[in-house]
Amino acid sequence: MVSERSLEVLRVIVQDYVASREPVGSKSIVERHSFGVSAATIRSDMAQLEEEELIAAPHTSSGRVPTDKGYRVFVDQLADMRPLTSAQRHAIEAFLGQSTDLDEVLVRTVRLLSQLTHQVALVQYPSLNRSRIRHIELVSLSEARLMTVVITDTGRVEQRVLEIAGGVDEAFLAELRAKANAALGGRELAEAAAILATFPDLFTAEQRDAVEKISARLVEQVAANRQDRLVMAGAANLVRTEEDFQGSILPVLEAIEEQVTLLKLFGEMQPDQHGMSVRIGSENASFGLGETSVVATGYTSSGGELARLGVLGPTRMDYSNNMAAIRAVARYVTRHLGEA
Amino acid sequence: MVSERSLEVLRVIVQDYVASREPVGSKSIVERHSFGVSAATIRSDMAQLEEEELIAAPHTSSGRVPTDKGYRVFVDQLADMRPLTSAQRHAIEAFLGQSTDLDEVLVRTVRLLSQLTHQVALVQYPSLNRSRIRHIELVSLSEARLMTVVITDTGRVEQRVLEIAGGVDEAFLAELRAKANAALGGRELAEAAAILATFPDLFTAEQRDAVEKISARLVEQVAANRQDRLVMAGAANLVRTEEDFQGSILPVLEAIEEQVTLLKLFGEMQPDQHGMSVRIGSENASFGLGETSVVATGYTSSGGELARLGVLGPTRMDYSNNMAAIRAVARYVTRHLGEA
DNA sequence: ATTGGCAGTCGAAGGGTTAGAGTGCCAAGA
DNA sequence: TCTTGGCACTCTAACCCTTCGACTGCCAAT
Repeated sequence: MVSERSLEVLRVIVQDYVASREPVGSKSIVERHSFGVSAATIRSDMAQLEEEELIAAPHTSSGRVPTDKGYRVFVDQLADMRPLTSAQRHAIEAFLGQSTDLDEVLVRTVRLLSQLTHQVALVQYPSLNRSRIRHIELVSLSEARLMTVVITDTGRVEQRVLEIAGGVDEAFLAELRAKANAALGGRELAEAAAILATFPDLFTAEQRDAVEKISARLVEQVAANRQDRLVMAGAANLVRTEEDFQGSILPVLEAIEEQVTLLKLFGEMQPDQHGMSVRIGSENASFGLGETSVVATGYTSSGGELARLGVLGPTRMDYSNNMAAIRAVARYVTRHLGEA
Repeated sequence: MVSERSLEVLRVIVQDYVASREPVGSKSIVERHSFGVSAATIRSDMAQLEEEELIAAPHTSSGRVPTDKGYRVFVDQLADMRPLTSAQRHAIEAFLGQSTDLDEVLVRTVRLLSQLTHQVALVQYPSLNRSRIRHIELVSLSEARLMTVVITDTGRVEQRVLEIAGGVDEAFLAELRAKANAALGGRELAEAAAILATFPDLFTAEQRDAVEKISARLVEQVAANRQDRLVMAGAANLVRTEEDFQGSILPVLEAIEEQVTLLKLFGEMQPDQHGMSVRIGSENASFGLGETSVVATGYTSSGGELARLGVLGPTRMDYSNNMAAIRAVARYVTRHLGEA
C-alpha cells in the first residue's frame, strides 16, 4: 500500500525527471519541494514506491526513475491537464484560422501539435462513412484514360484514373454523369454501392461494359476509407529526444513511415472518461514500440466520432502538457471542421 | 599536378571509404587492389592527392579520407554510372507499374528511390505551367461555402474552399460553371488569368460580386504552382547514417520538414551533360547543409522540363549507385507519366 | 512515524600505459 | 626520374586503475 505522501513523491519524481532527465534523489526532492520532512523520510517513501515497482534505480547508488507503471499511475491519478496559456490558445487560432481545404487543415494541425508538444505529431484522416456525396465528375483525360472524381459534403475530393479500352464518347459520359449525380447526390457513401449496382441496366447493351467498369471504380473509390492514411510532422523532435531511447530511434522512425503499425495502434486505443487515450512504453511492446508513449484523442468533423490525433514520443515526456495541448487542438479542429 | 595513377588511387580511396567508413591506408590499398606497385609508391601518390586537397587525414597517423573536393573530382571524372541490375529494374516496374493517379505515382516513386539508394528520397511535384485545363467544377458545400475544383490534363486536381457572404443559387452556379468550362477548357494554365479577368462583364451587376470572388480564387488556384511541394521518404535512412555526420542530423531533418530550403536548393542545381546534378557537402553550406550531398535529376510528365527528383544524404554516399538509380527511376517516371 | 548519522555501493571521470596502424622520409636500386 | 624497403615517429583507441561524489539502506534515537 502506498501512502498519500508517497504518491505526492511519485508526482515530483515524474515531474523532476521529465524536466531534467536526471535520476531523482531524495536530497534533491527535499531541496526543490517543500514536503516539510527530511530526506530520510522521503527515502522510506521511495522504498514503498520501489516496492510497488512504480520507480526503479538505474544502478544501485543513483537516484530513482519512474517505471512505465509509475508513469501510468501518474497519468491516471496525478496528472492535471492544466489549461493552455493564452499565448498557446492564440497560436492555435492563428495557425488554423485561415486554412482552406481539409488537407490544409490537417497539415497545419499536425505542425501545430508538434510545435506545442515538442513531439512527433500524428493526425488521422477523418472517416468518410457518414459523409454524403455532393458531386460526381467524370473527365476524359485522353483516348483511353478517364478520371473519376467524387466530392463529398465534408470537402473531401477522391480521384482515380482508369483505362477504358476503346474509349468512350462525350455524350455517353455526359449521360452517365447526369444519371450518377441524380441518383447519388446527397446519399451517404455507404449507400452508394447498392445504387451503383443497378446502373448497368439503365444503359444500352454496348455501353454496359464501360458502365460496369466505371461503376466498379466508383464503388471502390467510395469505399476507400481515407482513415487508412495519416499526416505526420515533427520527426526532428525524435532526434532531439534520442537519448531517451535505450536502443535506437530507428524502429520508431520506421514505424512512422510505415503508418500501418500506427494506424493499428490508434485503433486499439481506449479513451478514458475525458476522451483521452494514453499508452505508455511497454504497453506498446507488441507493436515494437516498447520505449515510446502515445497520447491521443478523437476529433470529429461533421457528426459522429471520426478520427484520432495525437503525439508519439519517448516514455519520458511531459504528459500533462501534451494531453492539454492535444485536447485543446482537437476541440478547435472539431469546431473548425464542424462549421462546414 | 596529379598523375594518372594518383587519380586511380583517389577512386579506390573513395570506393573503399564509402564501403567501410574507415580511413584508407596505403597498405590496405595494395592489399585490396592490384596496382602492381608497393605501399611506399602509393604513399607518394597519396602525398600528391593531399597536396591538391583531394584527400585529408583525420589525424596525423591514420588513413586518408576524401575531401569534398575529392568527391567532386570522383563524381566528375571517375564515377561510372553502372547500369542497374535486372532485379532492380524489375523492382521499378513492379513498384510503379500499378499506380493510378499522380499522387500515387509520386509517393511510390519516392519510396522506391529511398529503397534503392538507402538515402532520403525527394520528389518535387511537377510544374503545371504547361498543362491544360480539362475541367472546372463548382460545388456548393453549404449555404455560404463553395468549393472550386480545377482538373488538368496531367491528372492533377486542385481544390479550394471559399466563403460567399449571402450564398449563391444553383442556377447561377450552373451558368458560371458552363461559361468557365467553355472559356477555359483546353487552355494552358498560364492563359487562364487573362481570360478570367473578362468574366465579371458577362454577368448581371448583382452577380458580379460573387463572380469576381470566385474568379479571383480560381486565378489563385491556377497560379498555385504545385512545384512548391515535395514528397519525401526514407528519413529512417538518415538515422542509419547518423555517424557520417560530424554534428547532428537535426538540422538536416529540420530542413527536410521545412521543404522551403530544399526547394531552393533544387532550384539552384545545374545539370551536367547527362542531366544529373550533384552537390557535395560544403557546396551546400549556404543552406545549412554543409555535411550533406544531394544528387538529383529532372523528370518530365507531358512536355517540357517539369520537376526534379533525387536523394539527400551524408557526403559519404555511394554516388555511382545513387546516380544510376536516380537516372533509371527518372526515366521510368517520365515514360509512365508521358503516357497520359 | 520521523530523523540524523554513517557505512557501503556503484558509476563517471581522470590519468597513465600500451598496442597498433599508418605516415614521412631517406638512401639505394631500376 | 620513378620505385622500393626500411625505420623512426606520431597519434588514437583501448584498457586498467584510482579517485570522487552521489545516493541509498539501515539503525538507533527521538
